[in-house]
Amino acid sequence: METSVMEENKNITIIDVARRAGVSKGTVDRVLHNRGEVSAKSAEKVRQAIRDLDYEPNLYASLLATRKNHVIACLLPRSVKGEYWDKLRNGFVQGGEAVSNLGAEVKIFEYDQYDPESFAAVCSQVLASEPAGVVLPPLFKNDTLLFTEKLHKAGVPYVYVDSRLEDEHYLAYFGMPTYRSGYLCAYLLTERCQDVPKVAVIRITRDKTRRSDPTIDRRAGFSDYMQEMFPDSEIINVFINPNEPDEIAQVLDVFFAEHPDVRFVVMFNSRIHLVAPYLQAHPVEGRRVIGFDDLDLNMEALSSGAVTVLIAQHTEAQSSKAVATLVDYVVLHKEPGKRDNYMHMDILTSLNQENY
Amino acid sequence: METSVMEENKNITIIDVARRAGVSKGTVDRVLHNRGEVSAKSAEKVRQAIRDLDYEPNLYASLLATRKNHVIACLLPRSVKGEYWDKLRNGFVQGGEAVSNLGAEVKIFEYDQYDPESFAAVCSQVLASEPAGVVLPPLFKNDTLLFTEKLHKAGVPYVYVDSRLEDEHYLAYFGMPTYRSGYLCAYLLTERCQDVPKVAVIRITRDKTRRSDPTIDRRAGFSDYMQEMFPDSEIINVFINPNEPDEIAQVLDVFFAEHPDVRFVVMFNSRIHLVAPYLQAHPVEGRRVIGFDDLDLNMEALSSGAVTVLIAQHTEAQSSKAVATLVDYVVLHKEPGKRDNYMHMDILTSLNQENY
DNA sequence: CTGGAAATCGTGCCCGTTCACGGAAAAGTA
DNA sequence: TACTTTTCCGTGAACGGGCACGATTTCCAG
Repeated sequence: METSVMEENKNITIIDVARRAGVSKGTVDRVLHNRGEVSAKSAEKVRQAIRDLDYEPNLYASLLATRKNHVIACLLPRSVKGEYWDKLRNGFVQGGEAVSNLGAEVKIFEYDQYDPESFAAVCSQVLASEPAGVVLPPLFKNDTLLFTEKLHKAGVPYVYVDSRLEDEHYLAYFGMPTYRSGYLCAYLLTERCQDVPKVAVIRITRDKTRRSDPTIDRRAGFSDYMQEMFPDSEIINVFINPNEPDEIAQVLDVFFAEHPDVRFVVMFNSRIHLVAPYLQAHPVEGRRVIGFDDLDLNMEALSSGAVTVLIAQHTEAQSSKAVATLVDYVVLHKEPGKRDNYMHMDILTSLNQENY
Repeated sequence: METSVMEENKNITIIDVARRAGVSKGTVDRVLHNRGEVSAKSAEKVRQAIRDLDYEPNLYASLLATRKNHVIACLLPRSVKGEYWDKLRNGFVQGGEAVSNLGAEVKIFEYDQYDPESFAAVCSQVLASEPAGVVLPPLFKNDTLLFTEKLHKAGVPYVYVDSRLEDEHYLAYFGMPTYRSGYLCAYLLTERCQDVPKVAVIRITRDKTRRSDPTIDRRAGFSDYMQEMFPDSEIINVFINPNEPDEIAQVLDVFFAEHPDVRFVVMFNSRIHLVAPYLQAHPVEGRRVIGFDDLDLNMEALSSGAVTVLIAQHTEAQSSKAVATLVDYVVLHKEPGKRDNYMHMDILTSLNQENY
């Protein structure tokens, strides 16, 4: 009828432990935070006493006594408001607020996503600031590995978001299963499609630097699904120069004039909103348009009907969880539940985009 | 390049305030918790000093000093493992764990969902236990109103989950927009449907007590959509006795024999898993089956292909957020951001059900 | 003006940890 | 043995706020 959640209040203090181990609380404290200056013998007695009494330190007392502020450094590319990285940034800030009463603080370090140098510069800044933990999306693979190696040596835990490298020491990862998101995209696009689908893949991208790029996996997932289900389907890439936004309408005009029967449109990055105005201005019965990520502009495109479906992952949740996990680890010494956390892929339509 | 999130560490203690107000910290403490025994004059001086210094009490110190445990009472119907109410219950427990280091504790009170008496009995238990806050789904309207009125008089804040009554004093509400979920369901069911859809609505329900029932709104949303989009559509109710589980197959056999052209199947409560085995055993090309809620059994039905889409709302998130909000309010004195929190409706398919 | 009740307020201990400081014991040196 | 250097460990003062207790002041009747 009535159940209690939470261990009964143990009144076991550090002094009880000390008494049982026949030492003073100072000594107990030293072994608790293994900062040496304790003989092996009494260290063992203390550990035994802790085990015997099932002692766990009082969080408040501890937090009160060490009024140290753990700072969590969050690195990410500078970005325009409303863009993907900006959402991620918001998540960092939110996460920071959520844990602010645990004596943790979030510091955000931004760099130029097209300039590895600026990333490296920021990295040394972060190292110099001696953070309690670091969160970052591994944009530049090599530079990131160099950086995280240093972090590891300095004993600073770090968490990947967005995508993930395969090094050994990261504490956790939060992100989307990119391959599967492409697969899902193809399914949603072609579900109940009667004939052989023709798909336009719109590609607006800067010339690639040597960055890790999640859209590659996504594209692969998409292709694989299409291969499996519609071997005869046609997938046509439409390239648009990002530096010439006016070009968009022209290119699409040309394309759809040539391919009037293309009913399926996708984009694998978060920029579907760039083509939304054109699509809305040129409506086609039965056309399906799918994009990624819950940017504000994308959400608008969704509610306006220009976009049919958005595959999203609660960008903010991703980064705020990363911060929370790190803080839990650093101040509460709580190991993360899972190391690799693949976020759920949300399917957004105009009818369920509210309250997202 | 570098931004700090969080106000700088204010070292202003209660003593600073006391000094500035020309009183002792005891007095400051009294006005802080307005527990009287302070003259109007010095109370005002203290308040002024607090404002001047922008003082806010140190959470840890406070928590350490009062090792009182705020208990949050969570009421809900007893239920089988894996059922809807059990998920809600899990959310309560999770929420309790999440805030356990804020000196809060969750106590769960269960009653018989078909017996208002048992609910009333539990209510008085809760009242007697003098909780710091209460979370409950308002199953029995009248009894709930009676109860919450008493809570309000006793100064105990309460939060609704699942559904909501229109009384004045609830602190917050967390739940699904039921009408819209029915609307969404109809959309997902009939999207890209070429001809006039015929829908089987399967209804397995106990004889109704005077409970508030979210499936009514859901049904309404569904009907409205169908009316709008397919005025000629046919919606056929299929009633099944919940007390005769073996009956399910028979009834469905009869039904589908009579209506071989029905391709659309929905259920508005969380029990779609009950018919999943039958549907899987009798596959039909192009059939679409939609159910509600992320019960484990429903998820299995989804991955097996018996169910096409599940409309869910992260049941656990709903209840754990309710707990978190209440605790924030009670121990941190933080007002809830929004009063009515409609949870996002998640669209689950076999391809995105993982990591949910 | 006085005694006593009531209103108001200050003091001091407590909560459980952290950590600097310095003392005692052990080990090393001459 | 005596003296120095390490190693180890105990002590006690914070940390900031809650609250019991009792002291002081105010108020009012007699």
